[in-house]
Amino acid sequence: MTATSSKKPEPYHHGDLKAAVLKRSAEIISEKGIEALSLRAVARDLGVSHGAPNRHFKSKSELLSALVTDIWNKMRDATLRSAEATETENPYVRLNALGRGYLRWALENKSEFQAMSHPDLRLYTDNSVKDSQIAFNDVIKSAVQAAQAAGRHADIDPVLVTLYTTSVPFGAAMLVTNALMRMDDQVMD
Amino acid sequence: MTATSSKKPEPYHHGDLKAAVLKRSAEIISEKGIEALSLRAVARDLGVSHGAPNRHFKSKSELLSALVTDIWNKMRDATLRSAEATETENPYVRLNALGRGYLRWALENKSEFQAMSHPDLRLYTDNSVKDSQIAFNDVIKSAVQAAQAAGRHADIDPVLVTLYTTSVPFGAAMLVTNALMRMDDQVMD
DNA sequence: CGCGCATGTAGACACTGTCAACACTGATGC
DNA sequence: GCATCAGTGTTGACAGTGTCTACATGCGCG
Repeated sequence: MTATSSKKPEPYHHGDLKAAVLKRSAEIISEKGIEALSLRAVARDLGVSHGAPNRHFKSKSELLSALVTDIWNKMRDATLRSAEATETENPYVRLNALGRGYLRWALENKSEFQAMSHPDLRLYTDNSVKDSQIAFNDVIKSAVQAAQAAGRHADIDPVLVTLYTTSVPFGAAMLVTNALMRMDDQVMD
Repeated sequence: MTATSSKKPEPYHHGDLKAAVLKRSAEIISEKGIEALSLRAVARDLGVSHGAPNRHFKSKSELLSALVTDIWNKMRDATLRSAEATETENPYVRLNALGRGYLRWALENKSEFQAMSHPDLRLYTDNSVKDSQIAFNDVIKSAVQAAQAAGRHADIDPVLVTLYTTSVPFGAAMLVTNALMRMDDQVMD
């Protein structure tokens, strides 16, 4: 494992640096928060030169984009799973489970959840983040429409109902993770 | 006004640099977003040396803190004003107006709204941000409690109802400003 | 086998936040 | 009136960052 091993003379090519960068970056976000992520630090951690990650990510924003896309997808999966776990077709129950699953995931992955709204994401215009966001939204939307078909707010624009429905757990998650992370910081003092 | 004027030989002391830094920073956030804010750029804009702002703000996070505190206060004022504008004591109407005022302010001040959740805020632990956040929350809470006294969700924990009530406009504002700012970026291309 | 291209390295650049040493200024106390 | 001194602004330095370019390496395809 160590760099001093004679059997492993630190091969010139890493093998799968792109995946390694993504993995280490995700760890850093999870452990120290998005504000502690730096390309050079990741390179150091991986025992690779500071320029190496640039071969795989043209800019830091592109790396951020990839990470956040992945986070959206994970969140979608977790949310969907909690709907499946109800083992019912009842749209009200499923919709409720979606919201609870969403909120639970956010609370269990505070740093990742906060990373999703990092300002630097606006510096890199790529559709991957938007697409994963849309894919997530589609999950909510179809659950909302199922509930509408069963009579809930049946006469209101589905887009509006979806926005409203998403806002509740999203806003709650934002407010609560913010408060919790501030508390954690104070405990550190 | 210009530096070449013979009457104003660029006085050594600025006069009220602290206020000027806050003002210019707020402008930058509003115009280019929080991600474009840098201490040195602000100093340049004000025609002052790069170290000068440090006399008034020990760190960038402290400046950020001051700015965000101000934003929370402005948002509280705007929210309160829209409740007053209803000119009624009906708690339901007032609560509804609060939510609408909140959302409207966020949509009219997208950059400021987004700045409130900047990750670097966690690097500087000061109570000013938290206090202004609590002051804001108190406005919502008292409106919620008035509505509870009138019968709405009377039997539920006020803290929970307040959280839920705040989450709706907050989440909607987050989701919508995010989407709108992404669209704006694309228009720029 | 040899070549080309993807990948990694090394150095440079401009920029950032932060700090310490110095300069200027206005107010205070004598 | 004058020295002092704290407050404010300047200058230069430092470490750290993202990004670019020129160069090194080695894998895979012809």
